[in-house]
Amino acid sequence: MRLAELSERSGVAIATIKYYLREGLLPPGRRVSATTADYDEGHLRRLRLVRAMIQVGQVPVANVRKVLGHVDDESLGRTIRLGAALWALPREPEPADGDGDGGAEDEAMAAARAEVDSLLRALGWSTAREVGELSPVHRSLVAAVATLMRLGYPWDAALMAPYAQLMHQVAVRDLDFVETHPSEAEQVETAVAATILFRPVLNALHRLAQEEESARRYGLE
Amino acid sequence: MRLAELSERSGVAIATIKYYLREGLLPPGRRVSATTADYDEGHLRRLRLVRAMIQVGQVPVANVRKVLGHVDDESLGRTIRLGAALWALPREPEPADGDGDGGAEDEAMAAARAEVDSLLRALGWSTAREVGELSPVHRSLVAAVATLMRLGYPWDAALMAPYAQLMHQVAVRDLDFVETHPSEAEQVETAVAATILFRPVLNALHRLAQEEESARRYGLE
DNA sequence: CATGATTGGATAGTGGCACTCGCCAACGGA
DNA sequence: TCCGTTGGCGAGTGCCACTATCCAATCATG
Repeated sequence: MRLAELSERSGVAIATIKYYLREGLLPPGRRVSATTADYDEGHLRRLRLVRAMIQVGQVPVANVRKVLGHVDDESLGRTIRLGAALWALPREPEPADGDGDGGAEDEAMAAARAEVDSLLRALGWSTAREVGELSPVHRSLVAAVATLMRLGYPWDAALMAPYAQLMHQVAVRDLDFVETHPSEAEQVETAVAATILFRPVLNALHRLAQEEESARRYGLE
Repeated sequence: MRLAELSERSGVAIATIKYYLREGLLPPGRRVSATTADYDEGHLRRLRLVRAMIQVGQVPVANVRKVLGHVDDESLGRTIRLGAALWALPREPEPADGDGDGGAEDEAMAAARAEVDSLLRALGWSTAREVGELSPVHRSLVAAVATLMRLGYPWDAALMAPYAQLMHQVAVRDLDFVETHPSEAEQVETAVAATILFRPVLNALHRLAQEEESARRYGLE
């Protein structure tokens, strides 16, 4: 398959594919001659994954490169490899607020950290801490809770726990789905794709459920 | 409170506040003189809401303006007002893919629409259809499912239903939380803030739960 | 063999958008 | 009185995914 066909079948413009090749998001094709390279189904799959991350997941190009690096690293165990790949996903917005409340920043962060720790302890979840407590997911959770607190919403471990348990049920289903794929490489790729692609579905379902429940409670007054 | 103080207490740069005033995201202060205006706690709350939408929710400025228009529209019933506000939130990425698969685009969309309809019927949810089937949430759900299908993931109503039910449980808790606020205006504002701000928390909990479950199943091999 | 189209590669430019800078005339407190 | 500050406004900045253009080498065809 040549570049033009890859572009057609993926629906991605040639110039964009060239850009991805340059940025290392797509491995170069097998060189047939000085001016021709050959691409296969693997390239197509990879290209779709990249598009999913960038378009749907809004993952910055630099992070996509990191994620793919982990996906392709066969020297790692499944959990680690999967964790490493997802590790690199977040497009963290920005930690510091600058000239704002000054010390209040650290205050909210500290309180949030305490609540999150308390939550994890209550649930018996260990992951984040054992891996070094610096998991991006863990940190983004703390940051999100801190934001809530700064805006004056009381959001403690007791309130979070039921949400966490519900999300755990969701996670169980996620992994069940991933396990339907045979090879480990495919599982890792599926996990990344699913993490990216399920989120809009979940979010939409969430909002739809809110609308439904709101209509149930208040009608359409 | 003058501009400088509003800036200090909110942590938002003066130039940015001026920008929000210009864009109509923040109502003008009470004019004290030709060169001085007075801002109150309401401005501070509104400013925080705007920041939450833009920074955390990544809602484009134009949509923020629309949302606030609905939040401030006291002529609407609660459900409608809330729905209208949330209605304007999404930062829809882009519907069409352009030169891609051509007709396959509509094919995936049609299949996705069918699955979503089937799901809603199975659950007995009515909201989206009664309001006119054009709810942005409904459409974004269809779009998200279509994307999954295009990438080759089998994602039908049967698979979605349990997720939807879990998200409904989440929604019940959300509304319980919103109801702890007394006034309707505050409820609407809280609902918007919650919709924006809870998402990162939920997402982080989801990912954390995935890590936890993954570690439980596969250890740290 | 001639010749026009296509390829991979490289460089510079585009567009959108949330800000941010700099300037202005009009205050307002010491 | 007078200098620092205010609100307002137009133009500029930075970021970043993408795209337009050009180029020489090569392939496909008559």
